[in-house]
Amino acid sequence: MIDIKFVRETPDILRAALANRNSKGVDVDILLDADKERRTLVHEMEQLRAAQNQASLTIGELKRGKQDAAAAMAEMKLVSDRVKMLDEQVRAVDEQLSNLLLSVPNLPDASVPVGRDEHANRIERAWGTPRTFDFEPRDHVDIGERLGILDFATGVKLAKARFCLVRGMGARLERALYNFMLDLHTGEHGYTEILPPYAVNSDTMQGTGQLPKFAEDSFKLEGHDLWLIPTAEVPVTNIHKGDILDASELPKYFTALTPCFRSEAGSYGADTRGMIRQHQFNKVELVKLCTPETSFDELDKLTANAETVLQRLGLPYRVMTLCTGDMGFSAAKTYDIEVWLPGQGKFREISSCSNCTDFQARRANIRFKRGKKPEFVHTLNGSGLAVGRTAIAVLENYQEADGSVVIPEVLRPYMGGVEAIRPQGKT
RNA sequence: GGAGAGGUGGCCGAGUGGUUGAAGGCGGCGGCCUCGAAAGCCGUUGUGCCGCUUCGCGGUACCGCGAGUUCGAAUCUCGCCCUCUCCGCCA
Repeated sequence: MIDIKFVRETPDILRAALANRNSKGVDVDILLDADKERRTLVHEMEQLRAAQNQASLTIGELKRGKQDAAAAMAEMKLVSDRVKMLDEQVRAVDEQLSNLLLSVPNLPDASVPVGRDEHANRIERAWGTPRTFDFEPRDHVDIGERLGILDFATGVKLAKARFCLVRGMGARLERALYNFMLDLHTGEHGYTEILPPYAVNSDTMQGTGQLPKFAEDSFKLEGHDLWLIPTAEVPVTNIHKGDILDASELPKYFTALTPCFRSEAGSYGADTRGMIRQHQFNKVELVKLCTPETSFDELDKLTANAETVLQRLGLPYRVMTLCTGDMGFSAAKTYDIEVWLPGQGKFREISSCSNCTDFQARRANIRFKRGKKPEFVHTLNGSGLAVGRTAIAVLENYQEADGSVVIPEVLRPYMGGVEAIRPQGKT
């Protein structure tokens, strides 16, 4: 949520930022009008309340002195009615204002390239050299089905399209990957491991920005005020919802492995083949709460933490800075990490690391105190990494001509020493 | 899911319609005392919003959440949520 005072004082900056984000749906003038009306109503109401409180004392004294208070009470009845009316109006305008504010995206940081869509994203750096194959590399669907570890048909039978079943060494590979990631982030990068609820209430969803605007992207549990989490960012960032932390507690680093559930509404026809875009996938998430002046440094460090996973796995990647038009709703700045997938001949997103500045902190009311006044923390999140996509990257980058897949060195201790996944019947 | 009890400030705990933002205690902070510390004593101690002559002042709201009764609600009524105990069920 953006600060209403910011809207009030610098509406033109907001207008420009919204135009860059392709957010033409937000009408700043309506926001300003609602704010003005609210303040007028609140002012009148509070003056009447003050009179009411004053009169109440007098009436109390009269009654204690056994004197007649009927006249004062009759007079106050009128004031009371007027207050009730104003209160209703304030409530209505409050609701309108908060709905408007909740639908305004975060403001892009000045360092973010301006642009309409992904074509304006900026390549920040690249790591590793894509391997040259002396055979035509297959994509993960071919590799996985030949090895008998990816079973898309059974996923559809049990649930529906965009669900899949992973078997045997494939399941073991995912388990190895996320254990490796969690060990790295907790052991070397200083994150505290969290095992959060996989379903959260609407208030929590609103805190990180999934609600009210993007309800159709998530799965709601029928008959309950509960949503399957689309990312661990939601429960983990909200751990301190409503809290005032002591400045000495910051920064806080959390990591969590969870399944992520996404309805993928609006992505019909995109990435229908394979495991790239599923309704359910595992992800190791990194979340930070920190002071405002450190958040961009923390973003760089968080992104580096995610990159380390790919480096240790020997997977080539590049880092992109998303442009204003391509960023998510809550982010002020986002780096996407894209891993090289030889089966597709493309870089594909495997991590998205964002500084949400005070945007989520305002919604979730997460503050810290170092002076007299509490201040909003800055929140950050990033994938470290999407586990399913990492498995895809391993399959495609480490495939051999005979259809087997070599296990990267760092994963072997997590795979019981297995050095390669080989087709059935071969050793 | 059923029955009962309960939800008050950082914590404990008073308070059943009228100077109660809320007694008392603990903790925290500041001071006195002390060579220093403890003890003791004194003072202080939340958050949001609105306004102003904005290192502060004034107003208003907040006693689980939401509605209602009343001139006036922490206190009364209704709905919801949560916690605890017992029963049922269950990994």
